[in-house]
Amino acid sequence: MEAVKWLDEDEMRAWHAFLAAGSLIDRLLDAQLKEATGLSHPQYEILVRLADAPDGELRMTELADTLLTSKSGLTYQVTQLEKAGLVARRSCPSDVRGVLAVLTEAGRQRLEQAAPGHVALVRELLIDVLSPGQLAVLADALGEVSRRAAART
Amino acid sequence: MEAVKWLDEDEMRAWHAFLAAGSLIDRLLDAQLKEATGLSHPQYEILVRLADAPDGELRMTELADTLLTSKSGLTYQVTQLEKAGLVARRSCPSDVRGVLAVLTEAGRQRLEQAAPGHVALVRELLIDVLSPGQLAVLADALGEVSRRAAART
DNA sequence: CCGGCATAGTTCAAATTTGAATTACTATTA
DNA sequence: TAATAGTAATTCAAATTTGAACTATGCCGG
Repeated sequence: MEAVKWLDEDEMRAWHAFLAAGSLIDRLLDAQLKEATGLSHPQYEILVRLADAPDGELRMTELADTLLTSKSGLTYQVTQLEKAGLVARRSCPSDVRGVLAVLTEAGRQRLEQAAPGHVALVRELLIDVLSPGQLAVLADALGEVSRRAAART
Repeated sequence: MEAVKWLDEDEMRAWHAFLAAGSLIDRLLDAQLKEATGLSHPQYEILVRLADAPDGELRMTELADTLLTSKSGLTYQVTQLEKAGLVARRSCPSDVRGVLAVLTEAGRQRLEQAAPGHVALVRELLIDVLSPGQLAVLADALGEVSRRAAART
C-alpha cells in the first residue's frame, strides 16, 4: 500500500482548467470549421500538414505521427478527403509499401478558404485571451509536457 | 476582405503545444484507465462528478454540463455504467421528466480503486513536469480560457 | 540466398459519438 | 385554463474511431 499523492487545490484547478479548455476549444473549432467549410478539425489538420510539407505530400505514417490519431483513423479520413477531391494518393517511389497523400489544387484552395476563420477563432479562444507572458509560459510548459507525453507513446 | 492576423512563431508554438498536450494526455489517461480498471476516461469522469455530488447523485443535465459531452453521449455512457452496476438511475422527485444518476457502492469502490493510478499518471504527465510558477500561470490562464469558451457554448 | 522479424497501409467488426427527431412533461402567457 | 413555448431525456441512424487481424514488402544475420 503506497501513499497516494493527491492533487492539492491549485493542482486540481490547473488540471481541470487544462482538461476543460482542451475539449471546449476542440469542440468549438470543429463546429466552426464544419459550419464554414464542411471540414472537420481532424481533416483540417491533415490539409495543414500536407500544405506545410515539401511538394504538398507526406507518407501516411508521417502524417499519423504528427497528427494524434491512429493509423486506421488516418486511412479513413484520407479516404474521405480523397472522395472530396482535396487529397490524392500516390504510391511511394522509394518503398512499394508506402503511400503518399498529396494535397490537390482543390485541397489547397479549400484550406486557404478555411484558414482565416479558423485562425481568427484560435485567437479569440486562446491566443488573445492570454498576455504575452502567459503565452510564453504556456508554450514552454506545454511544449515540455507534450514532448514527454509523446515519448511515452 | 479583412486582413487576417496570422499567428507568429511564438503563438504557433503555444497553440501547437496546447493541442498536442491535450490529445496526447487524454489518450494516455484513457489507455491507463482501461488497462488498470476497465473504465474509459469519460466513464471515470462521470464517476468522479457523482462521487463529489451530495448523496452521490446528479441530474443527467447537470452531468452533461460539467462533462464536455453531448446529452446523447452521456445517456450512452450512463447506460454502460449501469450495465456494469457502477451507477443506477432513479427518477427525480421534483421533476417527473428528470433522471438522477446515482453512484452505487460498487461504483464508489471502482472509483477508489481507479483513482490512485489515475492521479499518479496525471502527476507524471502534467503536474510534476511543471514548476509551481508554471502551474499557477497555467491554472489562471486556462481557467480564463475555459470560462470564455464555456460562455460561447 | 534464406528464414525470421519488423514495417506500411488497409480492412474489418465493434464501440463510441453526434445531431436530429421524438416523447413526455413543465412553465408561461394571454 | 388552454395554447404555446421550452425543457429532460432518450432513441435512432449515420459518421467516426479504435484496435486487432491481415496483406504485402523490406531488411538483416547467418
